[in-house]
Amino acid sequence: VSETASPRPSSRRGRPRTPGAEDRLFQAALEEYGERGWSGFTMDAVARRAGVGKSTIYLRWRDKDTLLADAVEARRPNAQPMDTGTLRGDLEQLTINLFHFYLEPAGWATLRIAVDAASYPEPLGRFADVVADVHRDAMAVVTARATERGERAGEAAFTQLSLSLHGSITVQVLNLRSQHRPVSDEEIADRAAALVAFVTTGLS
Amino acid sequence: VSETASPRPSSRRGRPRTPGAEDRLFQAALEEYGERGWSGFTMDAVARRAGVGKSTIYLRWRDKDTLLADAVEARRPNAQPMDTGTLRGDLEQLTINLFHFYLEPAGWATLRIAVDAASYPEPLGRFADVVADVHRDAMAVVTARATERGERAGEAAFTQLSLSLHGSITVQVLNLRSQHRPVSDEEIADRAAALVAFVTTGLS
Amino acid sequence: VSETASPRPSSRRGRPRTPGAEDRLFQAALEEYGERGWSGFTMDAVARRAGVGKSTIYLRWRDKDTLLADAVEARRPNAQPMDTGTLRGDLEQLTINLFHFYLEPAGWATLRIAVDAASYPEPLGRFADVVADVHRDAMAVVTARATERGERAGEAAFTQLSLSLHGSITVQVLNLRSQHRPVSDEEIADRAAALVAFVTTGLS
Amino acid sequence: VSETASPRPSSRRGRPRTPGAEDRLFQAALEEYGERGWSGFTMDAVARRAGVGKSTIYLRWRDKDTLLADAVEARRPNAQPMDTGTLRGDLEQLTINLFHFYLEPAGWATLRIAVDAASYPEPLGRFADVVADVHRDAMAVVTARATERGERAGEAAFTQLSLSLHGSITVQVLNLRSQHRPVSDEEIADRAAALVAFVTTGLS
DNA sequence: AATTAATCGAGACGGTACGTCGGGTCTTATG
DNA sequence: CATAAGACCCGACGTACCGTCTCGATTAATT
Repeated sequence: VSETASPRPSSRRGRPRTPGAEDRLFQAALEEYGERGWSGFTMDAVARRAGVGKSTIYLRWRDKDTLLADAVEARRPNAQPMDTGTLRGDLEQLTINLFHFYLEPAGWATLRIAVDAASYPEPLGRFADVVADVHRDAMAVVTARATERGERAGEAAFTQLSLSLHGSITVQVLNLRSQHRPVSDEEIADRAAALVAFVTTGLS
Repeated sequence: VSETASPRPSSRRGRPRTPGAEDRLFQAALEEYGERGWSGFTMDAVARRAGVGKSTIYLRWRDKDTLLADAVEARRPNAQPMDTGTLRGDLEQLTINLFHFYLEPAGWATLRIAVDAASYPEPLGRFADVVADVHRDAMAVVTARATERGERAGEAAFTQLSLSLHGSITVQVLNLRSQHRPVSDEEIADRAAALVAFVTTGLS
Repeated sequence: VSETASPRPSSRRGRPRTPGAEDRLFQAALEEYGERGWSGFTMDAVARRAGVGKSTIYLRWRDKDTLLADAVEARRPNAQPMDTGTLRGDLEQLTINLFHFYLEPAGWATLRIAVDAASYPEPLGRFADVVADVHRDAMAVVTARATERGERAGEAAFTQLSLSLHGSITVQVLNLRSQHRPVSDEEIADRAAALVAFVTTGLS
Repeated sequence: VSETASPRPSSRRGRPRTPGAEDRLFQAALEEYGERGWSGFTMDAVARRAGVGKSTIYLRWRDKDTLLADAVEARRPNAQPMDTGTLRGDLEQLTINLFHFYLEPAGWATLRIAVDAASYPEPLGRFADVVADVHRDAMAVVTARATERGERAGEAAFTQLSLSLHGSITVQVLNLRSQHRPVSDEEIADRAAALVAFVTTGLS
């Protein structure tokens, strides 16, 4: 997953690779995946949409899965939530970011691929972790800030917090997706607030 | 999703459908899916494994996805957790049940299909809800028991509890799956205990 | 070919066969064959067109070929040409009859089937002879009349006459068919006259 | 019918079609047809025998019939009969050629396809004329030679001659085919002699 | 009148081939 | 060299038909 598309070492001879191609292909791949789903996701369509020959794709990626994996990886947000001054504020911000990410094509594709990939053997299978990584990275920042401020909690608690937060968002996105209706920013903010309120206080 | 394979309402004419066929096909479909994954899941193989002609399958299901969806639906557990006497005990039981379900082939297939299906239009898309329904049904029972006992909490809180519980399990299963290692009953019990402890108390 | 549809010996118990069915099936078979050709000729279509269940067909005929063979055999004309008083007149009459037969659906189907059947092994293959038999029978009558009148010719000559007459008609029908245009009675009469004139005088 | 398999006009980009493929496919098609007959003639078998993917066939031909039609067309003989010095000799030669052609797989297939094609709409239907064309071309040469030599006859007479010759051969081949027995060169020569003797002299 | 035996319609069944489509490879002509 | 174009082999797709089978519903001839 951490592979880049161009492991070619250094040779400088011949026609250089078309600069924009990789980006256009990532974009095309994610759009196709988002619109048609896995079973409707074809290399021919990606090539056509990106205005590129099929062989160009196969010069850079081994196969369909690898292209899709890298496309998702490239769009992975390094979603550092703004420092709002409080743990709760940071968590809400992080939750909103994650909601937005998963509701966009690239983020949604990430989720689907992660689920698919989990059935495959190494090394493709490790791709499932991307989804976790995206979240873990953001959480790490938030947790560090909280610790600095003295808003302390056990490490185990933070792990559970992370899982519940991420999981609840995932499940909610799944529900929203299946309803095929647009979701407003307000609704997202409301859901984020309710979720963070719950995970910070528990059932009490 | 709640469709059965045979929407033909009343007509009694003609040779009746072979009784065992549907079950054998569900079994074969889930086995194939579990062993070979989505990309290795072929109708010919399912037909062969079930000892059935391909046309028999297509007389009952529109296409591959629909067969798979119904196969999963048919294996959907009505996981009523035992009454342990306390809300916390019931939740742990429910969590353990859900962990087991998702880690088995049929449950795992359910999850994958739900995610896939969320990208498709109605009515197939509604299949994503099966996953939610399985959980909701179980939660309803637990919630009712708690209310009877007087262990009260707001409805909104129960909703959040349900989402976090379900979500956290989902995310953990995803992680476990991607590690391709066997998971012991003890580990599941531990994870369930930690999870329930967290969602009932929050960060505090 | 000389088989009838019902080789069932004598038993008289049970529901008797629906009387009209056989005729309707012959009709339907020839119409289907004429319209769609061999590759488009299906038992389901024949059954539907005749308003009959498929099993009814298979109770009477072993398979598709046998049904078709019997259908053609049943429609075989016993085209005794009228006695016109002269050999030439009789031949023209016979030629006109044959033209009409081959240009109608049943006759055209006969021709097509004869050609198809010639590729198959015994006993179906013998069906190709039906086409020859139809002609031979008619010729026998005409020849006998001519001999009575004293219009004599060698037997070999009559054989050649028969072949050329029948062959020329066949080829002409093939040409006419491929032009997909209606053919008037006058045109048929003209063609018959020219043909008989030629075969009776030769190039001379 | 005069269509080649590759109506693609000019573009030179992309991998060129494998050169030998068309020939190998024609060969394979005719062999399969000859050995198994129409009902045993399958595209998969043709592809396998030609060492070619099925899609390669469908890139070049619309369907089974079209492939077979072109295969036959490609093997169509331009049977110019030798100049024997006399009209009668030329006609005998032509008749022998035609007998041989129709008794071989390719020629026999031509006949069958022509009959089938006559039921189809344009342009496939025009294929019925191939059979006529093969004959017409040869006849034209013979007729021209005869005219040069002064062996004159009216044009109408030549038309009738052509039809009778061709027709009689067709009918005889049909009979021979249905008997499934080998035919010696002597028998063909005898039949040709008798036929030509008849059509040149008539009943007299 | 009850029983028996066959036919009828409908349509599901196990197969096999169809013609289509997509994956990943290969081969050309053009940058 | 990389590229676009696109043909190639393979194998699964979903459809159509064959000839078989199993129903419930007739329809006589035989008890």
